Amino acid sequence: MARAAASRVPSGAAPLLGIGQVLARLQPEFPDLTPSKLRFLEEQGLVAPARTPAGYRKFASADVERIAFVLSMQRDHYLPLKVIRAHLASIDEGRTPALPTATAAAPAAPRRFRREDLAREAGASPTLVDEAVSAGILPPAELYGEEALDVIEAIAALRSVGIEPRHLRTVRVAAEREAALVERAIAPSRRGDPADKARTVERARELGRHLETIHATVLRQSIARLGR
Amino acid sequence: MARAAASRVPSGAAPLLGIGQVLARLQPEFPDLTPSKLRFLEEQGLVAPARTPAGYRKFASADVERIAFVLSMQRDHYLPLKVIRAHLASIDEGRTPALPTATAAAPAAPRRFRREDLAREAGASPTLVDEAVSAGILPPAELYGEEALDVIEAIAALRSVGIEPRHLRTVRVAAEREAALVERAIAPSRRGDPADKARTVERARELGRHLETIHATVLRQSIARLGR
DNA sequence: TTGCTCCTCACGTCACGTGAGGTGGC
DNA sequence: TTGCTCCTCACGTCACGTGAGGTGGC
Repeated sequence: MARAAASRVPSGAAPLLGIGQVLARLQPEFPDLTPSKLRFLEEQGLVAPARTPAGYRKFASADVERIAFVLSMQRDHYLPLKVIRAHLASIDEGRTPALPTATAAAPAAPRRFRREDLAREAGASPTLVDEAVSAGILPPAELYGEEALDVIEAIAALRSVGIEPRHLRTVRVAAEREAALVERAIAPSRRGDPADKARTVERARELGRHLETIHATVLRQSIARLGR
Repeated sequence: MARAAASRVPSGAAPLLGIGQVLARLQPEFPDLTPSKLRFLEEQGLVAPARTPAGYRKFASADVERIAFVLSMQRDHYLPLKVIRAHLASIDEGRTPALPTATAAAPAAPRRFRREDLAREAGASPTLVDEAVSAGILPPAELYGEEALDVIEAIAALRSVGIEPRHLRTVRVAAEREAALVERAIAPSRRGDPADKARTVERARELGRHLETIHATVLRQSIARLGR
């Protein structure tokens, strides 16, 4: 079967699309796609549409999917075309190139903060960190990461309008309840070898992101209603 | 008083920074800042640092803030330098140029979805939309926006692992409780003219974002603990 | 005097956009 | 025959990066 489909004339007469039709299909998801960009992607070897005898580009649906893949790699992972091309090439050769290692391009050593650093960077007092810890929003720790800095900045901003750390216990409880939902969902697949486990952890994170989406949307809707 | 500080020698001997020191200060927040980029920003008229007699650039803290502003406009709003420069120029002239109209550069007509479109785009059945509505996660409506699509996709993914829409009531309740916190915080400033009101709405959104930050961080921490 | 920081200037690059001048398909 | 779609090719642009060759400050 290998390389059997060398001549790309689909038996079922799948519709080959002109450049304008490809544009129409992809622009809902990628609004700033242009004909210029499509030609550029071909020139750079990222797609190879068929041509009519007169030279008109004809895109098969596999080409369109390939383009969509390239565009989402650019949009979601900021990968340069060179990297995307290499990735596609190794897929074409039948390999499965692990992850395109999202963001792995720029490692950018993570910063670590002690309690006092955290407070200083956030322009807050160290006791605010303590309050965050006793409200269960931050874990007690020697060193914190960047997320903790975001959290302390957020807490400081909220306090300045009268929302105290202790009022935020409810936020913590809600988030932990959501984590419990995730826990129950992944429970059946928790035994198994390390590779299974890694996959389970990744799945748990993904479920968490979905819950964040829902939570954030409801919150925004509720807040929008306040304005009326 | 106008234009009184023409010669920029600060009385308190504020520290003027060399280009390398500016880099060191800003790189934690903007890791891909380079000397090349700082020179470029000057060349384009976005900052105008002082110079030593020998030509070394000397940045005052106001310059550093200005640079940070430019960089965050690029990062957070994808504004081209031309627009940022115009914005800064009008600030310099004493005007307050409304919003820098985040994202206003690319209007990208928002998509609208009916119940069926929403379901189809998310690869789900229309009854899932109904369930989301009766769980209070989406409001009943004729037309939904992109956020609703994200929500339906999230709900569909969660269902596939056994988390049903009705389990998500708790998410909704939590988000509404957070909205109530915001409501109380902004209550004192809710009377007043339309301009006041617009500012209050913007403040409410900002408080909402802080709560989202805290919620999301706690959730991620809790989920990370599941892996151990 | 030795490093190290900083300088300018010319040129390169990445990801396209623009426009001229022309041809193909129903 | 008339539009409309599509083509190539040359050049422009935006936001920088690179490197050569040189000077300043402790």
